[in-house]
Amino acid sequence: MAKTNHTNQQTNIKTLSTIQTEVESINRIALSVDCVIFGFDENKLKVLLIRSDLKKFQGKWSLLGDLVDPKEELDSAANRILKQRTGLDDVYLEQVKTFGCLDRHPAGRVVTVAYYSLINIQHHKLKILDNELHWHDVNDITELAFDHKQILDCSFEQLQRRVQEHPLAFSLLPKKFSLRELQNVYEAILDTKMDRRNFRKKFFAMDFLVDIDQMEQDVPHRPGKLYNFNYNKYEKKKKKWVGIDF
Amino acid sequence: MAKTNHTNQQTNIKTLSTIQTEVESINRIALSVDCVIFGFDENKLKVLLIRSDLKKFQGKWSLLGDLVDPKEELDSAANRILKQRTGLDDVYLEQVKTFGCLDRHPAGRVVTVAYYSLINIQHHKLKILDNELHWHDVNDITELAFDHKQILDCSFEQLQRRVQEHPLAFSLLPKKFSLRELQNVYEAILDTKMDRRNFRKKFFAMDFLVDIDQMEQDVPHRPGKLYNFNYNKYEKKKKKWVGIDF
DNA sequence: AAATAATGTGTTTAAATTACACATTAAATT
DNA sequence: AATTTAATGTGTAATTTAAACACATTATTT
Repeated sequence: MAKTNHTNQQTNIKTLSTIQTEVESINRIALSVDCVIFGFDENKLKVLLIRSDLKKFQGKWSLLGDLVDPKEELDSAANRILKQRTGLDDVYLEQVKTFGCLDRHPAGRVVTVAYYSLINIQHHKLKILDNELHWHDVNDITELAFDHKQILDCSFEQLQRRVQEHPLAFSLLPKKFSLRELQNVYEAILDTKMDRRNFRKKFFAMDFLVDIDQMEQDVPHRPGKLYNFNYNKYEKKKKKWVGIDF
Repeated sequence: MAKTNHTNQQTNIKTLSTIQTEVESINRIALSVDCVIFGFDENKLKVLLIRSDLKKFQGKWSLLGDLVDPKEELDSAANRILKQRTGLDDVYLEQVKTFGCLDRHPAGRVVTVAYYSLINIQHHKLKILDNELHWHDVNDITELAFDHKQILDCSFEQLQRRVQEHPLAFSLLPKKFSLRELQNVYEAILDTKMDRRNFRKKFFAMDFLVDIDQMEQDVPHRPGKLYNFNYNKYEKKKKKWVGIDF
């Protein structure tokens, strides 16, 4: 049974049969966690999906999830899933909502707590552990297994709201990024075009980007300056912006 | 065991011993729902609490909650609790977050889905079913049983965010209300003072308040006009305001 | 009849957001 | 090496939105 053991990446991934054992034909509720793992690549917002192992949903894609162990915190379960599937620790994670429809899982009553997470695909690229995993354009997804389309929609909407009030975009980018890349993240998430001058003005005014005195490499045009996000500077200043910008 | 039977208001309220039966000494997770029931009275935001029946929390107040039946939807469980405790149907309800700390319940692993609801205390006043229930000023609460203070804080913060983007305030008021009462609701929830002229200008511009051509009664001063909230007018116009006002 | 305590109403000022154009740079092409 | 290309980098004016502000009116109370 899965504990909060994050050291072994491939063990402890539950299968359908495990779930059926936990909930089969009984007056009981099983609890799971599902992770909506967002990434950013090719100027598109992506989500990491796996092929469903249920015959009912054969060929369909689904979110990454697992049952919660009775001795495991909810956040720990979400972190465990991320570690198992992407190899990444210290990922931005946020609980979205709990989904509990009676018929949402064919194996019985499984209530699931949805999380979304933001990861840097470049950082993750070399660590794909499972070739049934693939990144999909969020906007291209029309159908998923279980109620996972509903969970994805809800998570995406929450991301769209939150990204306008919290510095989440940086979690989708490498540590060093150009202002153009940053703007691309916002444009992809919010599905808008922004004015470059106003965008730069706004972020420089917030004063938590630090110019690291390096330029982009290997771009087929004039390279832009690279910046870091300074979380400490953000923390010190954010009170002023509550309800305003960030 | 409690079903989604809303007809009998006083039956089916689970006790600690029931909870212990469901989770005792076993490798299992129990699921509950806790309701943060907000009301508005004497120009203060209130929350409905009950005295805890656990000796560990003797004398402490707690939220209204119950275990979720395996055949019951989460929303239905929340509605059932509201019906049982207040006699009210058709109450504004919103899921807040799920709390699952390992040690949050002395009887074992109980994961709880928190909801908040908004009710009109005047409408509810004559229906108090349980004299262990009391309305408390939200701002006066320092400690609650279990992790209920944390749940209350989280729900209150969500209410503060949501009330600025959705027409929730009306759920706390009678069907007929004056603009002063409406402003008082916003001032209580957001803990601010607002300019009366700007407030009125804003709401009239949104054009979903209907003047019902009646005046306040029994007020010790010049009576104000009474209005209804027209949800249909709101629905038709809200697209324009997404990200602006409501 | 006078005093009280609230309602009801527009305009002016400040702040925030939006719109907008051209010189510069490095890479790619000829 | 010179030219073309495709992006970066920068400031100001116009518009929109939010904030500040005062006095006449009405019903109740004294």
